[in-house]
Amino acid sequence: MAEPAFTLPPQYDPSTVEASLYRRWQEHGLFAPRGDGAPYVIVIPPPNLTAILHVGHGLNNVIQDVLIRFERMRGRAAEWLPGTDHAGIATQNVVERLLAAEGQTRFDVGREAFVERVWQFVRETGSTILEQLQVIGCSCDWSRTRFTLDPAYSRAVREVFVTLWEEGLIYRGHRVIHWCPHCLTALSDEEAESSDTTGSLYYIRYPLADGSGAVTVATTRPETMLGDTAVVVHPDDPRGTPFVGKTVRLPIVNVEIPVLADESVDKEFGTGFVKVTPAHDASDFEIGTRHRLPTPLVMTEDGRMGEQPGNEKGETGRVPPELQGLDRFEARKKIVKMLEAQGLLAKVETHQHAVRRCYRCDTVVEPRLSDQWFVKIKPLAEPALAGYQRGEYRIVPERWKATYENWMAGIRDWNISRQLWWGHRIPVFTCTTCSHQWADRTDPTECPTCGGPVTQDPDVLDTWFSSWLWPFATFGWPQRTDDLQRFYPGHTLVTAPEILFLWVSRMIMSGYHFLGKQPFTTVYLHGTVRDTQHRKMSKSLGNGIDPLDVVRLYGADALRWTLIAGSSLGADVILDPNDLEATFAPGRNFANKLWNIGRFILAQLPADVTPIDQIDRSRLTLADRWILSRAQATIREATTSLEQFRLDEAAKTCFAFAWGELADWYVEAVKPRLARPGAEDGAPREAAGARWAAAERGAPASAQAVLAYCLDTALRLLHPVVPFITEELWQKVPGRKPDEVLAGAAWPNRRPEFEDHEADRHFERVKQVIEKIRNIRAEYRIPPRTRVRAAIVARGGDRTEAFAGERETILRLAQLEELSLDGAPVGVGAHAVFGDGSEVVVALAGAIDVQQECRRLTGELQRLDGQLAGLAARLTNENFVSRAPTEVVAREREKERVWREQRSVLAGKLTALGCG
RNA sequence: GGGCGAAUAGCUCAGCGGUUCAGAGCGCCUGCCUUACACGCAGGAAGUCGGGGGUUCGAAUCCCUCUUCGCCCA
Repeated sequence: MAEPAFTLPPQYDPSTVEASLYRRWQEHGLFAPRGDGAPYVIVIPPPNLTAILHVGHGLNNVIQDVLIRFERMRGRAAEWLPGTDHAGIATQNVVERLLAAEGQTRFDVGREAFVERVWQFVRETGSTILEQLQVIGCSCDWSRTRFTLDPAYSRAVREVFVTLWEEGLIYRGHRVIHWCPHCLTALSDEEAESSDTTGSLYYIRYPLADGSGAVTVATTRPETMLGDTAVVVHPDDPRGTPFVGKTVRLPIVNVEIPVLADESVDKEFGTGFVKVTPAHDASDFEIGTRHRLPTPLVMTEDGRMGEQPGNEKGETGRVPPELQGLDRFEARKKIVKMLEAQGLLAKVETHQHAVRRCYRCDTVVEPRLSDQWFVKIKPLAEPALAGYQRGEYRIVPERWKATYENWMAGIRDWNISRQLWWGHRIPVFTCTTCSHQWADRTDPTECPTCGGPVTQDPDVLDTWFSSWLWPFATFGWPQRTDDLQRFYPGHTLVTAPEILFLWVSRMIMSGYHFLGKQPFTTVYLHGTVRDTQHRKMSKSLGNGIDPLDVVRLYGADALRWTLIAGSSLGADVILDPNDLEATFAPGRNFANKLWNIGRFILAQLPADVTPIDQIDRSRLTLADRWILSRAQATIREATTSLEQFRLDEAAKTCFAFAWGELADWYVEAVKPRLARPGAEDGAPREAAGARWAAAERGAPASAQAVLAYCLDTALRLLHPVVPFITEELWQKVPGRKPDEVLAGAAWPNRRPEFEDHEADRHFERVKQVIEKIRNIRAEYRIPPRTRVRAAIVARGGDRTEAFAGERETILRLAQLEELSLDGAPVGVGAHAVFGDGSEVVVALAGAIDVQQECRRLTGELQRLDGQLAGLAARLTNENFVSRAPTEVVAREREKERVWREQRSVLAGKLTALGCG
C-alpha cells in the first residue's frame, strides 16, 4: 500500500467520541438481552433516587459493567437491570428541606400534597444518577428500568406484606426501638449504625428513702434518669445484698423507686448498681418487663424532655418545669449541674462506648418505647442460611462467610414500620366499629366482619422492605411473567459489604421464601473507596472525587481503568482526591497508548487485509509466531481471571499484552518488513542472513494479518474495561461492516494452532539479546545514534537460526550496524553471557575500558557463584533430594547444569581479557 | 469484650510453600522529539517482604505471638 497517511490525531480525545459511541450502542439495542444464549443476570443495587453519582457508585457499577460486557461478548443473553429505590427517609428529608426554604413544613401542606410534591421532585430529578451511569459507560438494559414505587412493584410489596401477615410472620411489637428524633421515625437495627465514641460515664448517688445512705449508679445518659423506675443489682453481688428490697428516692424527680436483683446486670460495669429506664433503653425494657415496672416516657418524639401523652399508668410529674422542652443534650448538662449542686454527682469518667446514629441523617438515635410492625425473621433466615451451607450461592471473597453465617444465625426481628409519608403505605386496616384488624391486597371500603368504617395504618414500610424484593419484583412477580421465568434466579450481585445485612441477606431470604430459590449464585463484595488517609470518601469530609470531573478531565475509560486495575478482589481502593492527575493519569496514558497502537497499525493495513485463518503458517516469522502465541496466552489468562472475578488481573494481563508485547516488541519488530518498498504479498525477497528461512517468509502481508488479528484481539479483550476507546478503534479496522459494533462482538476464541512454546522461548531470547546490548550501550555511554557491531554465539538450547530469522529486529532495536552469528570474533568488546552459555559481544574498539569490563564480568560471575552455591547446598542436602518432589529436584539439577555452562563461558571471558 | 482484614520499593498495590518470584503502575535518576505515541522511547537506582518464635528439605508465602492500622458485631 502507499505511504500511510496518519489521519487520526496523535492524541486521543475522549470528549469527542464518548457520548456518540454510547448513543450508537443504544441505537443498536445492544444492552437488552439478545440471542438465545443462556441468560446472565445482574440486578443493579438500586441507588437512591436522590443520589448523585459518587466514586463509590462508580466502582460498584463499573465492576458490574465489566462483568456484563464480558458475558455479553461470550454470547450470554446479558440482562443488567437498572433502577432506583424510593429511599423513604432520604427523599422525604430532601423535599422537607425544599419546603423549609419556602418557610413550610410537611405538616403545613398536609400528607397528600406533600406526597404529590415528592412525586414532582422524583419526576424532575429522579433519574439523574441513572443518566450519570451512562456517562461512565454502563451498559444497563434501560428498557427494563425499575423504581420501587412503580405500580407493578408496589403490588409486589403489598403481596409480600399480606402473605407474611397471613403466614403469621408480621406482628405488632410494643418495645423499645431505635428512634431518630430528626427524621421522626423508627429505624431497624441495621439502620441505626453504631460507632465508638468517647463520652462520659456519670456516677450518680440515689439516696435511700430511709435516709440510711445511698447507692451509686453509673450512666452515660443521665437525662434518662427522669424515666427511671428501679435500680437493679446482680443477685450474687455482695455489694448489693444489703440494699435489695429497699427503695431509693430518685433525685430531681423526687419519686421513690425500688432496688431489685436481676441476673442480667454486669457486675463489672460501674458500681454494679444499674439504673433502669424501661421506656428509653432496650435492655432496661426487658428488665422492666420481668419486674412489671412502669414505663414512663420522658422525652418527646423530637428529642426534648417532656411528658408524653398516653403515658402509661397515668404517671406524670416526672419532668420538672425547668427541664420541660429542653433538648436532650442540653438537659443532660443541666441535670448534671443540678446533681452536682445537690452533692449527688459522685464522679465523672471518660468512657468509650458505642453510640448509634441514624444512617440517613447521622442524628444520635434515641431508644424509645413504641408500637411498631415487625417481621418474624427466623423462619425466613433459616432456609436462606441452609441454602448457603448447601452451596446454592456463594459470597466472594470467601472471608465474609463467618460474618454472614453468624449474623444470619443470630438475626433479630425486623422493624418494618416507618413514621413517614413517602413510601408504601402499610396495608393494615382497622375497623373503627368492631376493632377487627387485617392486611388487605386491595383497599377495603368497609369492615368485612361488621361492615363498619375502616382506617388504614398511617405508617409506611421500610424502604428495604421493598428493595429486598428487587431480584424478582423487577421482573414482574407476583405475575408469572416471561421475564421472571427467564431471569430468575439471576447470577451475580455486586455490592459493598456495608449492605450485606441491610439488603443482600434480606434479598436472599425473600428469594427463598417467595420463589423457593436463591436470587443469585454469587455475591461479589467489593471494597470501599478511600482517600490516602484511608478515610471513606464522603461529602461531609470533603474528600470525595466526582466521577464526572474525572470523565471531563481524563475520559470515562481512564476512570474505569483506575477503578478496575486498582482494586484487587474485595480490597479497598485508595485514591488521592488532591491529586487527580497522579490518580487517573495511568488510565489516560493507557488509553492514549492504545490509541496510538491503533493509529499505527490501522495505517499499515490494506482494506483487504488477510484474515488470520487464511494465512499460511509456514510463512510466519519467529516474531509472528511469538505474538500470536502470546495472544492465546492472554485470551486464556484474561478469561480465567474474569471468570474468577479477578478483574484487576484481567485488566493488567491485557495491558501487558497490548503495551508490553504488541507495542513494545512486535510492532517494533515488524516495522522494517512493513516499510520494505515494493514488497508485495507473497513476492519472493532476498532476506539477508535468513539462511534458514524460506524466501517468502516474513512477507508484509503476513505481518499485516498478524497485526490486524492482534489489534482486534486486544481490543476485544480490553473492551469490558475500557469500552469507549476500544470501540472507537475497532470501528476503524478494515473490513468492518457498517452495523458491526464491538460492544456486540464476540469474545476472542483461543486458536490452539497458534500456541507455540518454541516461539515463546526463542523470541524471549531475542528480546534478552536486545536488552543486553542496550544495557551495555547505556553502561558504556554509547550515543544513541552510534551504530555498533555485535556478535551472538548460540549455545545450549539456543538456535542460531532463531537469531538469524530476527536479524533485522536485533539490528534495528539494538542499533547495530552489523550482527555476526557465525562465531567470528568482533574484536575488543563487552560481553554478556546467558544461562546455557550463549554469548553476546558488543564491539567497542576504542570505547572499551578493560578494567570496567573486568569489574562488570566479575560482578556477574560472583552473582552466579552465589546462586550456584545456594543450589549446591540444596542438591547436596539429602533431605532435599529425598523429600522434595522429584520434578522440583530435576528442575534444580537442570538449573545447575545451565548455570555451570554460563559460569564457564564467563570465566573464559575473564581469562581472555586478562582480568586479575 | 467478640470477630474479620491489612502491614511487601517514596506512594498505591500484585505475589500467598520451591531463588533467575522479590514484581507492576506512579514517583525518582540518566539519556533520547528513533517518521504511532514526550499521556512517549531506552537504560537505571530503590524493599533484611512490620517485630519475634515455630512448622518444613525449603517461608513474603503455613502456624503461634507481639506491635500498628482499618472494618464489623455486642
